[in-house]
Amino acid sequence: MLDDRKLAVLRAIVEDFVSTNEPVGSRALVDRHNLDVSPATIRNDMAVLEEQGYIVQPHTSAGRIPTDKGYRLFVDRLSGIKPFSKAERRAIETFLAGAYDLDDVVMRTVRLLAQLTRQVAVVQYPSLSKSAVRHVELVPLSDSRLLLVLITDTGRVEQRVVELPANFDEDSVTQLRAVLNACLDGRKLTDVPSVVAELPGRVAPRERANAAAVFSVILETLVERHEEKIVTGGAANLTATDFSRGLREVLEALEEQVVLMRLLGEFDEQAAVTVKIGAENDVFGLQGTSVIAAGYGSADRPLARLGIVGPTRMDYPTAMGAVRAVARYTGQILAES
Amino acid sequence: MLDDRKLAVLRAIVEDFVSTNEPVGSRALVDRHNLDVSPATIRNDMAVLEEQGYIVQPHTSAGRIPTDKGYRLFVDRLSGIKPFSKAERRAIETFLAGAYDLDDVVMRTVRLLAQLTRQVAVVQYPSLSKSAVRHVELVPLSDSRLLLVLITDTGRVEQRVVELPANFDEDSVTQLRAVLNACLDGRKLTDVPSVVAELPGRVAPRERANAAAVFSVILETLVERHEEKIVTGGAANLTATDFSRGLREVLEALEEQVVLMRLLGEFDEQAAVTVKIGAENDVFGLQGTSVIAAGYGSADRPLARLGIVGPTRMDYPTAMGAVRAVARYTGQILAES
DNA sequence: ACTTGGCACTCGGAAGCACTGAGTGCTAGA
DNA sequence: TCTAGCACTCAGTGCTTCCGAGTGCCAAGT
Repeated sequence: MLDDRKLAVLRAIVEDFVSTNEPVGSRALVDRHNLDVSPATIRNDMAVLEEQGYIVQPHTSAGRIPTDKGYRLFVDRLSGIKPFSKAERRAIETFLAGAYDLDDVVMRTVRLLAQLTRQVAVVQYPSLSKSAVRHVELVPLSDSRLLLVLITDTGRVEQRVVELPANFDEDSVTQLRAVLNACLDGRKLTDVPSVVAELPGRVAPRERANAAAVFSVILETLVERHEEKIVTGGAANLTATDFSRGLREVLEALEEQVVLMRLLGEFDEQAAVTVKIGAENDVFGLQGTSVIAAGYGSADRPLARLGIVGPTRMDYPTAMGAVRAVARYTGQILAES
Repeated sequence: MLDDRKLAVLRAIVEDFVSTNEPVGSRALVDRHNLDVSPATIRNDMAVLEEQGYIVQPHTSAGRIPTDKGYRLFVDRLSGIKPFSKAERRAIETFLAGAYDLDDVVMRTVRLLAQLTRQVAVVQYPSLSKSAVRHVELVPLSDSRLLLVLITDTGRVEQRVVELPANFDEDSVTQLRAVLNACLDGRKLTDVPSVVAELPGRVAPRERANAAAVFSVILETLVERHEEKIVTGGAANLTATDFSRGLREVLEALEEQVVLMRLLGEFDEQAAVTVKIGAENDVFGLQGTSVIAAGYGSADRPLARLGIVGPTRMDYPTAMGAVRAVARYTGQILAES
């Protein structure tokens, strides 16, 4: 259907348009790339490409620009992922290695990704459900209130206040803490609900009411409030592009955790770097953007996803390289701790 | 210098310009507000106001718009703070009351403020230095690493990994934990450094090396890493206005914690709602914006600041009302917990 | 001493118009 | 199947014209 030259033409159009942001015509094409045919020939090829929906012309007397479908073909068959140089990778590594806790790792990752790609970066915290309990702590706040702190092996800390139905004494808290840690330490968070279900039996009857309150808060923390935290950065980069449907819509979408969840949720956590182009993104407000995402974490233990959001007119090979590199090193850093 | 009518004219100009975003001329002015004088008279007044620097005309044949100085006079002498209705305050209160932990309170506050004012909201976390220690927890991570968790009475949780110079055993951790809690619980964070300085004497000699590592991390957490966290929201609202020096610059400034710190740092933590207009803000990138901020927390215990960032062309009375109301209720909610 | 009506003046923005040039589609020939 | 040539389209530019909102100023009125 599409011979080699037509593919080369498409590739050239994408590359030129990405770098100049102007519709590219047949003459400019033969000039800049050394296709040794005449503009007229290119025009014929272009006509075919347009008919098949890979390119369009914004108005009659203008050059062509790629469609979503055109970018898709480009990404799938015409370009690879541009690898990072050794020096660049070193820089990434040392920048991330300077972090001192999970929050800091995530923050640095976001900044780095935004800076490398000059797009909006989106990083999901290591998901709760993939982690295991490292420690549970109960801290008395007042006569009838406890602070429950749940620490996971990815370094994430969840805290909740527990309102107890009855007053408690120091001993019962110590006891409960011991029971919790004995039973929960090292357990996958996904296993916790079933473990907790069996706990009431291991508590003295008169403490059951209070213990039940604590248990239910634990379950809430894990299940009901299952929202995973997502951090964004580099929103200022959006101003470089003009979005068809308005910058506002995009900014609004990026501020909604729920939207971002939906967005990243559509990417496989295991998969390497994946691209969604324009309308392929059915998340409201971001249909005009492209998203490049990848899972991070070690192969046997995927943690979460990260990626970038930008205009469809994007330097895909480089951006994909950046996402892949950052995902690798972030995963690596987190595996070490 | 400026008689009553001239002030009335300035007020009218500000109000009209804020609502229409178009330079306001003498005729429109007499029409809309019932100043019972002729346009010519208004023109004379305007000439004086312009000479004094309260208003300017963008080009010769256009109406006038307020200058920073004009807005300043307006805020100081010509308008009050618009109070919120009972219903509105109720809505604020219930919205904030639904929060279940500190992070959630802050997040809700940001969202609320952004929504009420249709501007960018900026909220500073209750500052570490104003809080007291509620609990210190040490969690073993590996043979030579501990997780230090520091919980304050404002509900803030700080965590840091401590690399120990030597391996430790379970007992020594328990002991150290006990010492820490005995000495630090309830102490103001500002007092902690002096308390910690005396701690080494209370630790068994063979544990001193490890203990010292823990102590130094505590000090770092409080002093070196003294950065206070600031959260923003509602960036999408910026798209409604066009900034002279570019949206990008503003967005970039808002992403920099350091810049935001400087920004809020210029507002008195005790003071009620305060306004900085345009160039009065000397923080880079935000000279073209106005900032309205207020401290929150109870009178005897100020916690931190919150506010909004927007164009100089802003409905000051309403925005000030919103900031004041939100500051009050947020302070109230936090005082309760 | 202020206010007002009148009047000439300014200037941004819209509208109309011609021109240019990049780019196209088509057709006929190599 | 490619190429050369040609007529056509149309966005963008630059020019002019016109309109009207708005001003500043002056002389007369209160």
